[in-house]
This record gives sequence, structure tokens and C-alpha cells, in this order.
Amino acid sequence: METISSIYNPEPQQEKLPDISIDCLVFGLDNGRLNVLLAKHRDGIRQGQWALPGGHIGKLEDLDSAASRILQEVTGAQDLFLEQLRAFGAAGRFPDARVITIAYYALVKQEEYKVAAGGPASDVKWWDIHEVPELVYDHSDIFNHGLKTLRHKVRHEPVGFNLLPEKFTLLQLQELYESILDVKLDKPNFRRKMMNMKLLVDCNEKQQNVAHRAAALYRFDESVYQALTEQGFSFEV
Amino acid sequence: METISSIYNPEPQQEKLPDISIDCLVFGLDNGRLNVLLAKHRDGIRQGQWALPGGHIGKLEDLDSAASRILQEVTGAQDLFLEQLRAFGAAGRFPDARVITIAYYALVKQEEYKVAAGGPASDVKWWDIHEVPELVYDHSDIFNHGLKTLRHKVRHEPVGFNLLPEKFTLLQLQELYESILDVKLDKPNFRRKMMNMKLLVDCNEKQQNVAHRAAALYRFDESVYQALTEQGFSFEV
DNA sequence: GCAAAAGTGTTTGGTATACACCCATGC
DNA sequence: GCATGGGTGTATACCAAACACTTTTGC
Repeated sequence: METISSIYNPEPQQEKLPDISIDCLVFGLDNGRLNVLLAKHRDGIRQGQWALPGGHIGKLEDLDSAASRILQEVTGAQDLFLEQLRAFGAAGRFPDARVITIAYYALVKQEEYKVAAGGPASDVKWWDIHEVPELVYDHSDIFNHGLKTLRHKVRHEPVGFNLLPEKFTLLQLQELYESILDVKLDKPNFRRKMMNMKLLVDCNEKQQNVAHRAAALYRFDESVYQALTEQGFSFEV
Repeated sequence: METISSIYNPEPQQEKLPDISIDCLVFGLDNGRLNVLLAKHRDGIRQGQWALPGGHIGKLEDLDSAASRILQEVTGAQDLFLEQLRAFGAAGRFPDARVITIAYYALVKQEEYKVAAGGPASDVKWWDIHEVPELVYDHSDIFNHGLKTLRHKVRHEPVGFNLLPEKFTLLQLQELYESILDVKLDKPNFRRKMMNMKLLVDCNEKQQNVAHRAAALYRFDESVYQALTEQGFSFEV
């Protein structure tokens, strides 16, 4: 198991750019609740305060690669859904020095990746998005912006699947949208909308060991989505 | 009239951050054609090549303020619609040094602001978006990304008005969408859609000196939009 | 009168919504 | 049987698309 080695990388393997950092908003889903991953500062003046996991960019490193590396250092996971939000660069955002940060957000299958504290973080924890504590610097702004972006994105592009297991039921998918968008959806109508898109692939399998009628399992197939997109299809929830 | 003094500011008033730059995508509308503003390098190895106007960020300057200042140096205009696109940071994007650039896009009333070459730019010119030449570095990527963002944004938020004069006709507005989205729209249906939103304010004025029936003039009112938004209204074209 | 654009009316088909209903399974 | 969630059917209302049509103005 990989331990966290970021916030600010204690042993740089490569010289880093001093005035640019990366901060990651990592979203996970657990029992129909949307969570975000936070790290607690172990030392210094911000000791005990919560922050987004982050780090610095190597001089020879692509921006996206740096984000991916930093995220791997936190979750131990590779090949996550990871996308840039935008840069945050108010002059006084970081009190110790002039640092512009580039924020990323990631969607992960929470149950598949265990996280552990380490390095400059004394604790790493999933927080329900409704109960996020005060964060250091402008990290609360980044969180709010990222949540807004996620809510928009998830409605217009099929990215939500990154939060679910490979095979999922329609109810799981519906609960995903309900928890991210904070709305209640009509089951029959949601089913029809999804099925009419012809985007989901039927696994021809049923749930196991459930105390009610077993639901059909579906999966999201990127190549099906590509094919539909080329025919002018546009995802919309 | 202000002249261009950017691409890279020749006389820095304030120390700049060396490894971060800003590049601006400035869109304008002229006779129903969407244009973008480009600057030609006067000196150096890239002499004669076209680029997005840009500059560097002062050590004590907010990111957004820097973009606004750079844009003012190019167009002489203040209080433009200006929004961040995202950061571009591939390791090899800028051959001379490691520089991450933060791209902005702006929407301007093209006829109101004249631009002039100066500083490190030997020429500044509006280019039809369909005829944009090869650009230096990764500026073509930024252009493509920005155009895509504009096309999305203009459909979901009332930002297109920034390209039109204060008072405009419904046909002008329709042509704006047609040129940005590269589609043909049905006049009666477009009119109805716009009017049903109850977003436009009737100026109670007519066009002057036209060789046909004079159209009614409308304007966009930010406060009307705010009020509608609070009632759950969502702009959509 | 004619050209050009303003502006209105109407028909049609699709689709979002609301909600009633039946089905399968474990306890 | 009953609770729980799976899954289907249907009536309504609204809205987008297509297109025919009338109105106003300058020349």
C-alpha cells in the first residue's frame, strides 16, 4: 500500500517549479454519498488544518503527468479519471510566497482504493461533501468551484461511471445522480432516459444475494459512447 | 489610442514570474463573422509568425488582473468580458524555457475598439476563425480549445451579448449564434425562443435608415438575468 | 410594384413528467 | 403475506421543428 507523500513533496526527485503548485479534488462515492478526500497538515503553522492533497511540478514534467503522479502518491491508484479545473492565482492566496496553483479533480471508485496518512499529512480522510470543514488558503474556493464543475459535467458527459464499480444497476446510477445533484429523480423516467440513450451495455448478469428481486447489471463502454457521439448523440441527464 | 505592448512586455514595471505566462484569445464579431485577434512577432527566431497576444504576471498581481492588464495593453479597452480557459503546461510547449501558460478568452465589441501594432508585435490583426494561420508554440491548441469552450458557453450562458452593440435586433442576435455555432437557425423559432425567455429588454426604439421594415431594438440586462436565474431559469440556445 | 427583412400563426411529432401498476425474491 | 426494490404502461402537457403566411418600409 502506497502512503501519502505529498501536500508538499518532502524528497524531491527532480527540481520543482517554485511558484506553481497542483491541488487535487478527489471525489468518491460510498453508499450513495459523495465524498471528497482531504489531508491534514502534520507540521508547521497550519498544523491540524485540512487541505486538498497537492504538490509541485517537476521542471521536466508535463502538467497533467504531475497531477497524475501526485494523485498516485495519495491514492496509490493509476489511470483515474483526472481533469484540470483551472488555475487559482489571487496575489495573496498563499501567505508564505507567491504561488499560483492549478486545480485538478478526479473521480475514483472509492471502495477500490484505500488511502493512508504519511509524509506531511498526519491524516487522510474521506469527507461527505455536505460536511467539509474549513480548509487552508483558498482551498474552500477550489472545492466549491470543483463541485459546481462536477455537477455540470456529470449532466452533460458520461463521467459519473468513474465513481461506480465496473458493473452497476440502474438504481445505483440513479442514486449517483441524486447524490451529486442533490435532487430526487423519478425511477421509471430515469430508467427510460438511460435506456433510450442505448449507451449502457447489458452484462446479462443479475445482482447476487439481495433480499429482493435481483436487478440487471450494466456497464459503460467508452467505444459505444464514441460511436454514438459520431452519430451526433449528446449525453444529457 | 493605446498600442500593443505585450506578447512579452519589453519594459516591466514590476518583477514578473518567470515560469508562468498568460495568453489571450480575443473574439470579435464583424458583419456576422467571428474573428480572433492575433499578433505577429517582430523580432527573434519566431519573427513574422503569428501568436496569441500575451504577457507575464507581476509578482504582486492577481492572475485575473494580469489578464485584464495585458488585454488592455492590446485593445485599449477595459471592462471586457474576460474569463480563464485553463492552464497549458506540456513540458516542451515553449522551447526556450519551461513556461506554463494560463489561457484566457475575451469577448469584445469589435467595432468599438481599434487595435494597433507596437512593442514586440509588428502587426495586430483580426482573423476570421475559419482562416486562422499556423500559430507559434501550442497556440493553435489554445485557439481550438477556446473556440470549443466559446461554442459551449454561448449556448448555456448569455455571454454572446458581449460581442454585440448595446442595442441590437433579433436578427443580429440570430446571426451571432449562426456564426459562432456554424449552423442555420429558423427565424420564427429563434424569435420565439428568445422572447419566451423574457430576458431581453425592449428599448422601444427602431432601427434607423434601413431599406426595409425597421426592426425593434433590444438590450441585455444583467439584473434581469440575475432575477430570472434566482427563479430557477436556465439560459439555453 | 418589388425587394428585403420584420414579425405572426399553425400543424406536427417527440419527449419530459407524473403516477398507477405489476413482478420477483427473501424472510 | 409482506416488505423491498425491479421493472412496465400510459395520459398529459409542453415544446421544438417546419413552414406558410402577413406586415412594413425604401426605392
